[in-house]
Amino acid sequence: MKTANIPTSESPADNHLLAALPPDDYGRIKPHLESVSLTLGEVLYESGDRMTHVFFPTTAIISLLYIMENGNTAEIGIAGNNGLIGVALFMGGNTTSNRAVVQSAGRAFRMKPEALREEFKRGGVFQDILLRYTQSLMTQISQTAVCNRLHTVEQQLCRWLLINHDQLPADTLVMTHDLVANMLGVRREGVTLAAGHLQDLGYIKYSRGTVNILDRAGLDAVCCECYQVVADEYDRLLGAYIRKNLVRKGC
Amino acid sequence: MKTANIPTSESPADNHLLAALPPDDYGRIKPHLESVSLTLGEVLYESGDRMTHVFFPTTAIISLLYIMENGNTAEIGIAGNNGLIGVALFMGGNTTSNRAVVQSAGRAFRMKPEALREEFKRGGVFQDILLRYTQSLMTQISQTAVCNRLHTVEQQLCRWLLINHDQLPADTLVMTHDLVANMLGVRREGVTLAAGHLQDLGYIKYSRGTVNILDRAGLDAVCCECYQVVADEYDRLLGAYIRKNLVRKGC
DNA sequence: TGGCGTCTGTGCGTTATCGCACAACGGTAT
DNA sequence: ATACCGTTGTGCGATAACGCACAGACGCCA
Repeated sequence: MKTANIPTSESPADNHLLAALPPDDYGRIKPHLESVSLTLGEVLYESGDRMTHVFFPTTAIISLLYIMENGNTAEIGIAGNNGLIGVALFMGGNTTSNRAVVQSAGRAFRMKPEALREEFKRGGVFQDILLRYTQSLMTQISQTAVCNRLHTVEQQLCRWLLINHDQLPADTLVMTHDLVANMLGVRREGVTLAAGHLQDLGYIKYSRGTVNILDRAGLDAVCCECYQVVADEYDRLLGAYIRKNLVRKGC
Repeated sequence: MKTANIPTSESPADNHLLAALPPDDYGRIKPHLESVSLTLGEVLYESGDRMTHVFFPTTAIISLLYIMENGNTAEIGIAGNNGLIGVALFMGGNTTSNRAVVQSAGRAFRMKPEALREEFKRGGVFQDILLRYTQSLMTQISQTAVCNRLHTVEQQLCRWLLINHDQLPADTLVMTHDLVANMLGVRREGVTLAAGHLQDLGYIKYSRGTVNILDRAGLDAVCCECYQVVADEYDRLLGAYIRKNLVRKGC
């Protein structure tokens, strides 16, 4: 079980993508990074907005939400310390059709579009990492599509819990059933039912807006394959970069 | 209503992305393009395969399918003459977790990965177009996720028909209910029911593996917003390129 | 300590889709 | 002409999720 381990000071290297950069690239990029604090529910950008920054989360978790015309919402992707928010800034669109909302409060580093694009155009490791991350995000979105079509609410809840747990230092998630329902695009009651079942099984324990993960293996067993597929693809695309760097730093 | 207008000879410019290239880029790329014929059901690459080419369809339509462990399938994206197949080749992964299967027989131009990457690295218009297309593909996949979650089989069928109709020269689609069911990730009977209803409404007419689109406006009315969102986003990202070029060519 | 607002539990009828089974139809081939 | 096979139509019961309504439980604040 993980234990809370909030660092007193924050480094860009707490974000896995930044940590994977070679010293040269890292040194060039670091001056352009600005540390910011993100609060629960904060909207980083709205559907159609011109983005002002790209964000590299360190302790925060950001959800990409799609909002239907009738107000219904569904999460299509998520990024924590293993990713970034704002791919449209280097992909060319400058805006996306999603809302990016802070799903777990914490910190992130942000970078201006001009600096990002300038570095992207160099065509080196930074570009490669950004593009590979984008591809892994596509896998995540694809898997969300498949999961929505073919799996039960309970399985999807497991997947959601596992993904979030991966990016948090401790075993406690701050979330109400209502919030999760909006993420998964299902009814609040459906989440209550599924969460109640997982609690009966002893895998989680929750109360009024906080959830404790008690048994990850249990959640894994209930969960559909979708969680692992996305995790594996991320590792395939970016694992080499990230591991090489950990070795270099002696971890 | 469209009428069949099969060209006797085929040009790379029949693919909108290639047509959008400036003369210089087009001239450099053209020698690397090889015209190929694709038959219904042909698999361009399998999940996990190392891709051998990128494909720019002209008259063919290609589906990106996800195959579950239990054999269930669901379409997560589609590309015809307005797109390409094989984004992983320039995004960095070289493989994807999808199967690409020919969904409507026709022709395409293919290009070897080395030539593609070399041109991509130049960082000019070609790169920009490929990245913008990739972003529009992400929108398409996102919308599939949302649509799977929130809309009825009938609405999704409409969306599927409209998307395919867009990329065909005539009003006739070759497809059985069973095939569509596999694409949408639903039961064959569900498709029969939905298609029967659309036929009762006079919007389509079908029989034993072919569907005629009789009333596009009708389909549009039944369809969810998802179709238009994706179309608009494609236009926003790539419309300027494509229109500028049409003007230049005097269309 | 009491009150209030938020979060969670639960019940009930409705709807969409599923899984299965089988009948009917229509080309194509022999 | 007939047999066959792929395609489509239809009818079940089962299940998952929906929409709504309201009760209970907890935590915070006055």
